[in-house]
Amino acid sequence: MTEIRLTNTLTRQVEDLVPLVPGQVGVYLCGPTVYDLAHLGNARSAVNFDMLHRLLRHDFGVENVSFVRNITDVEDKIIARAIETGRPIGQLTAASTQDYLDDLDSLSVLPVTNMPRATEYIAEMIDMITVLIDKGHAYVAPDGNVLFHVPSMDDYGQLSRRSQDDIIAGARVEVSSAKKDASDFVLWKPKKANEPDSAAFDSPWGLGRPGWHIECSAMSKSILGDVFDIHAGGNDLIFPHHENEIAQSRCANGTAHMAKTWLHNGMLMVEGQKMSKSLGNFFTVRDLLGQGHRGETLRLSLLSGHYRAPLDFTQAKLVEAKNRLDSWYRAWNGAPAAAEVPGSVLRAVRDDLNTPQAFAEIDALKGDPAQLAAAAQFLGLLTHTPADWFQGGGESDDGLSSTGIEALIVERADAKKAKNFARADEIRNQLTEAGIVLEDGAGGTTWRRG
RNA sequence: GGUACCGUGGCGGAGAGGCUACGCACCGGAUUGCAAAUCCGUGUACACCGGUUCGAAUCCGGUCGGUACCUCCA
Repeated sequence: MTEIRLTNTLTRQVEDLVPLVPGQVGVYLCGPTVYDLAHLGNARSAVNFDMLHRLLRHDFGVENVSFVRNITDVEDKIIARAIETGRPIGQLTAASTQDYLDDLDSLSVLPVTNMPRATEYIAEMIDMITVLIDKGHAYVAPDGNVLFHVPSMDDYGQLSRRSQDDIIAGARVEVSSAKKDASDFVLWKPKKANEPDSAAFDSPWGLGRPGWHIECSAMSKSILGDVFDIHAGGNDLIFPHHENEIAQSRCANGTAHMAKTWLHNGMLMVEGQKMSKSLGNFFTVRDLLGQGHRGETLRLSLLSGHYRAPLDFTQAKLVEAKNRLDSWYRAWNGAPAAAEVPGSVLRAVRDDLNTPQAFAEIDALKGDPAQLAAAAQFLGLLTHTPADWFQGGGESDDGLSSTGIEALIVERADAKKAKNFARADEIRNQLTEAGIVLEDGAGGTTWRRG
């Protein structure tokens, strides 16, 4: 019924999507750690995979898609931020989660079917760790950490294509004497004295909290099962996060796979460098919205390159995105959308989420407003009315209200009728300086905020 | 050092053995009191060097350059 092709990181091949259960599809997307506002790189991942979500809903039907995106609400940085600001952890994570959801909403990212929080799945994580210990894949180290023993798994490293020698040769790792092997990683870590009780949970190994990787293994198992269709995230998660998730899940569940297809988006760049928290060169979605950019403009910018390629984010890109949207809004002009998404656009998106190609197909539909609207709205664009798009938006710094602008337009029309072009031009110039563009059309004068 | 990815016209960006997208910008024309918008027209680009082929930007080999990952990161 549908031909969706996706690049699978596990095989490095473009493959047809064949769901494990015919007609149904399950997706797990790694969500944010909530302690601060989302930066544009977080937004990119959410927006890229929102396209996948929309496509799956279209092709399989809303009720046949489980799209899970977790919230990591227990983690070292959260604890650090809570201590630093004196805020209770629960309050910090709840507020950050809401900020994140608000940002995604402004980018027209659809709500997901499940949004599990790590703290709600502690029992499942403990169960999984217990199984791993029982099966000999994990051990309690002398310092109290519970560690996954990487050499206990024969084919560790398939996703990132690393041999264990490579990993050890990496040597950025500080080798703890408590580890049996340098590549072993934490499943459960004991609570430290200076850490608040609210960040600690009871377990067979004493008070503590889960390691980073185990939460995704436990939550995906609980919601989607031992093996599921698609696991997605940023390509900086391939190693170690996803590699370790695979190790935990496969060893605990005794399966050949965790997810069949692994999807990874490329990094967002700024000035040719990866935008990341560690480099401190990031800006948030809020920053850009605060500068007066519409969420829709950001969305189109984020989808203007292929999801797997790096995307260099620039002001010029935002201008291009805005101009392209302007031209679509003009061509559309509010006509009812066609019932079906145009095939050319569907084909592009089904072909490994080729959104740049989809945009080109939409450009070709500018002569057909109904098709244009159906296509663009499928991509989460053209979500405003044209009037709101051109005339709404923040009451800008031009100090002119809509009624004030319209009064000037009437005055200018009278001046034109009286052939007083000097006065007419004076009004046009005044409005131009205020950022208002007038367009004299067949049906009278319209205006928009430039 | 290891593991991947990538080099396309002024810029962005698809494509992927022959039919040379698309957008932005620029330039010319139509239209307009002036504009804006719109329409028409103008661009033979695929890092470099070899090879395979009737034919290569697309396949193969090498060179150069860039980026990411190698236990904080989407």
